[in-house]
Amino acid sequence: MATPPKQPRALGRSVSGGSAGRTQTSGRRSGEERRRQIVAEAMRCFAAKGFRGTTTRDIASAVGITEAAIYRYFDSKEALYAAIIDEKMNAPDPVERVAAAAAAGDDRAVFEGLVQAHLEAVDKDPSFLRILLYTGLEGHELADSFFATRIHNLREFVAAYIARRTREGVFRDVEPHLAARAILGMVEDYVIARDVFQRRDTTGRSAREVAGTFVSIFLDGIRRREGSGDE
Amino acid sequence: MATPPKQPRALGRSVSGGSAGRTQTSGRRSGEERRRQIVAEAMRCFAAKGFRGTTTRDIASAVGITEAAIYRYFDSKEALYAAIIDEKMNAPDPVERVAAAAAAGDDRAVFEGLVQAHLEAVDKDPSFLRILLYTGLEGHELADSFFATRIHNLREFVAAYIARRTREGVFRDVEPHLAARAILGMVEDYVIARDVFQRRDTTGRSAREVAGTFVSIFLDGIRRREGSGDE
DNA sequence: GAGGCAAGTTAGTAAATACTTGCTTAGGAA
DNA sequence: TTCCTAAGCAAGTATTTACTAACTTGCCTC
Repeated sequence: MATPPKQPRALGRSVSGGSAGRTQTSGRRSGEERRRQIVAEAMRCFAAKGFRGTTTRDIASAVGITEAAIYRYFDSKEALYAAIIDEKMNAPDPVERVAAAAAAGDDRAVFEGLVQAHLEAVDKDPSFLRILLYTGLEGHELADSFFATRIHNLREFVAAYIARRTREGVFRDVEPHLAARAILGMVEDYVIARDVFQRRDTTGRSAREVAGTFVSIFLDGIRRREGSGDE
Repeated sequence: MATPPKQPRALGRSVSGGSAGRTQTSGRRSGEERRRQIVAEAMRCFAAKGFRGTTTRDIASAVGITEAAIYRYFDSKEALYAAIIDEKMNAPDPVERVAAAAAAGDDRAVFEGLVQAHLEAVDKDPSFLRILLYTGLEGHELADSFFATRIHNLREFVAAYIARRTREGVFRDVEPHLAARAILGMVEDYVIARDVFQRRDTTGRSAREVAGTFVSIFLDGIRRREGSGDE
């Protein structure tokens, strides 16, 4: 089939000048609004049951329309998935949040900032983690760019910071990538246990408690033994 | 229906020659042997594509038989999955491996033993981790017993050990369950990154290096600051 | 050999599933 | 009002999927 346009269908761009306030709660909606709604519901479905486990009917009925309507906005189920990954890419980068602390060499602020940023991100968007795991397991090609851009960058940032602090004589001589995995792994596994496997021992803890405990263990474990002052 | 057309089966292979040895590489097998073979192949398929993503046809052709033959051994796809989980339950318990070290209060031996046991288990059976994750994501009920019995026990064991060592004045006063998650999370996330997401920075490291680094960070991070002697 | 029977096959079925076709309707602009 | 068109729907199609029914064949024992 020769489908000319890639993502947008024959949408006539109803973004005409007058922004008629379309605040209906049911019935017809403007193209852009409906498109976003479909993406949002599909996100939830894919997070709950994975790409293979989610049917187009699931998504349609979650939105409250028919399957055929979905295909007015997306060429295929794959294309819809791609749109979701695309949207996930726009999440705020945790690295920026701790850039200042990193420049100042404030270890505790750097690592607590990163850990809390991750905990908050998962709290704010519970579907994120599940989609990430499903994507990795199902070997979705679309995911490669996602991993390369965001997650890999984060690990490289942490590894580089650790390497620098080791050079500065503050941290012990550890392999930076392994040490980066250590602290990131603590929090990653914690959220997986909490949000994917719903383990009891992870519920009811504040982000502050979790971040504080993990970072304390990590920093005490990686710092040289001498001043022991908090930098 | 009239007698269906039957082409002479070329299944005989060259096994027919000479000896009536029971060492066929294809063709009929005894029930138990075939059953185990089905479980083994199904394990690989489920690990690769999950329960939902694996078809009975996938499994049958991996074994080299037809779908119908599978149903001679298992009532349903569910039952086959249950048999796999059941088999996974028979893996050696890492807790036993470090029981002696735990009794002696040899912290390093306890944690390095646990970490190495986990790394080795995943090396030995790569499908284990993927099935575990799929099972959690897909919300398989059969998994509950698995988690409850094995993984939960491991975490409780570690938490109890940490609590005891804190009481003995060796470890700092940390929340035992969170601290247990810290060390177990490091290694769990590490193997997920390595075997599920196939990250480059995790390949080519020995179990000894990984265990040594993680345990050093953890133990230095959780021990009290004073004698600094080992034990 | 004869024959029982477990192991296996062929050829289905009904339900799902991704996606299509062609028609209907809402609702703004003229 | 009268059109036009995007938004939506009903009803399909072709394929896949878990599972079944009925038949066949090789192995083992007598």
